[in-house]
Amino acid sequence: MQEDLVYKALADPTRRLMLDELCERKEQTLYELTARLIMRHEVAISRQAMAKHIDVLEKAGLVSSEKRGKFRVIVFNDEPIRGVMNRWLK
Amino acid sequence: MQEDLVYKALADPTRRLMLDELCERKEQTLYELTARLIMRHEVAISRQAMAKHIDVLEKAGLVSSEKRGKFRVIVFNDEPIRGVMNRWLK
DNA sequence: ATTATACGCAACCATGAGGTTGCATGTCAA
DNA sequence: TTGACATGCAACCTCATGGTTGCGTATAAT
Repeated sequence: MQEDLVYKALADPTRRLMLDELCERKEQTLYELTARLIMRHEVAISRQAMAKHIDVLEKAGLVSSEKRGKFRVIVFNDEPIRGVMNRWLK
Repeated sequence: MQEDLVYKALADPTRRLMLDELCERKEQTLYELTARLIMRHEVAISRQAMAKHIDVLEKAGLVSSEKRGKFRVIVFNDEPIRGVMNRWLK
């Protein structure tokens, strides 16, 4: 796991909202997730921007994605967060 | 506490090293801290750049600083990290 | 008193990150 | 098969960030 990628992925507020949504509903389509962010969190964002965020999250290991037919299904993974957050706590 | 500032502060590798050092030795001068990063972590960085990082950490509440004579003493504070890291863990 | 030290401040620079636009591709439904 | 739909890809733009340089200031040491 690349620690740096995890911290950088968490640095963006939109990506944190995406993780919130995925944490609540483990599997979601890129399209679903985009719709939910716009509707429930009043975020103004395009699908393409969302796709980029997914890429960042995926490279950090915070998310895995799989192609099912014409959909890209995204799954949340909290493991990297567990590994990273106790660094300065005793 | 501004959550966003905490995540953003943790996104930089140099700042994370600074926290490592401060975690190990609670009180340090800007000068000491700079020297330690250069010596022990082989980081090439100027004092001014370090001062900027301290500002970022301080605004995030991860560090507090105090002027003692001609020194600026920096103190680590892990409280914001505790408050922020359990967001996606159940 | 004078010099060295530790630091603050401000301007400047280069790079990367988040975002948009436009178009191509693959899949599903009618 | 044809059209709608969900997504991929690439170029481009803007702005924040990390960094440097140069200079000024207050404290400490000789």
